[in-house]
Amino acid sequence: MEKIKVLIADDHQIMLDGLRAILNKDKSIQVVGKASNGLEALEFLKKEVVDVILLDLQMPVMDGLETTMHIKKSFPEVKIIMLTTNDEGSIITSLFKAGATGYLLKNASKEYLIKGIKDAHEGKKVISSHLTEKMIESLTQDPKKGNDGTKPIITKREIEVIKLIAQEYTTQEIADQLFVSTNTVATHKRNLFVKMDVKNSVGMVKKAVDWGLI
Amino acid sequence: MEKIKVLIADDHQIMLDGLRAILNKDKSIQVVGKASNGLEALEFLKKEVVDVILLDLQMPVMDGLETTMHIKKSFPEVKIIMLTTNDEGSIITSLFKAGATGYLLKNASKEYLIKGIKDAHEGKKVISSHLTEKMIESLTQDPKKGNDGTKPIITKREIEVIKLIAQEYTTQEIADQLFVSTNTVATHKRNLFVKMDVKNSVGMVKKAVDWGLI
DNA sequence: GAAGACATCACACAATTGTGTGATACTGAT
DNA sequence: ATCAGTATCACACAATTGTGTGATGTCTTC
Repeated sequence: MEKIKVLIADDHQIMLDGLRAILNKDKSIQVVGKASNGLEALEFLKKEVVDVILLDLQMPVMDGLETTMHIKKSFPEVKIIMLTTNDEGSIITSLFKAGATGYLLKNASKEYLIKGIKDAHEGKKVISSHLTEKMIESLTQDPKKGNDGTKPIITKREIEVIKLIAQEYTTQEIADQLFVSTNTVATHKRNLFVKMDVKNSVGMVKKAVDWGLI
Repeated sequence: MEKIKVLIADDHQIMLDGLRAILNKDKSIQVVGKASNGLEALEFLKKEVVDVILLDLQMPVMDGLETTMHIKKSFPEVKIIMLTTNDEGSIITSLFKAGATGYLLKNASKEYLIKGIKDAHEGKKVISSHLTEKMIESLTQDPKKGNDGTKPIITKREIEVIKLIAQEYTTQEIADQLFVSTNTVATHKRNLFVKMDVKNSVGMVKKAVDWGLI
């Protein structure tokens, strides 16, 4: 029988080593490569055939969501399982829309993970049981609230603003650094509050961290 | 030769499985148990002999710092290696003061981890090379700034306040929920800003998350 | 029983944030 | 060529946050 070729992408070396050690024990799975961010994963796909990719949601350089979109564009046949510590319900829908096949929490068991890889390889959708509930919750939310459970598109400029806010800069200081007026920064913040469905900067920064934006 | 008895404590099942798989490959190391939080780790120590404990810093129920203090009190001979994704320099000093033997980032390699366990068992201090720099930095900081690199003591009441701020409540709303005046809440915030060496609520919440406080 | 940490509150004021409303200009996609 | 999205800015005003200063009662701990 042909083994399932798996690529692992995670920015933590120990996680990479650990996952490889777990998966290599299963006869039907073969770990063919490792990557420490989304960009490396894409590079690897250009050179070698992969069936399933395990992708960490929180990664520097290119995060899980962005990587998923790129992979699905260039390699639509590859199955993607997102691995995360984050149980933010609101991002799940975005991931599946982007083309992810599965979404597993890192506190899943190794058996569940292996089963997930096999299921994904057969084309089945995979999701942590803890998350099913959250997902349904986010789908059945009041649509008037503007939160349809989808992670909104945050522009590059907006990310710049969020990062500076997270570094405790005031609106004035941010305006100076970006060479724009305070009104502009205030407008960016205002737009972000609506997009991200938060009430203030604290909530915004917290959610941005949860989403792996900064 | 007697094997080094290792206990692993991490709230992520996959991390536990992965670490066990990595460590079991080394002939001189034996994983004798697993725990998914600090409390479980302590319970385990009461029943079995352990040489080295790998402790995740971020855990629910009882975090790494608190667990370290408890372990050192009851089982001073056990070596503790802290594992973390967090490279906040300011917490390292606290950990060593509490009695930790090592502090490794999760993006260390498996070789480094195994060497770390062996070194710790021999009584050597272990630290990620990435962190040495940060630690020295935090030690040589201007003491006038009130930041001596030690994580300050945050009281229960203050934690309550931080949690509510992180949930986007205003000072008024927090005061109502805690049945105190807004002045009191303002004072708590003011004290926290100084203790945690931050400029505003955004910085405070971010650092609280980094420190595993909330 | 004095010292120190904790939690509570007051009052005033400056600084900053957040909101409402409207406008201009550029860009890329249909 | 039009439209949607992005980025920019203005002005005004309300709300909230942050700061300076000082005070009181309680509870450990030494």
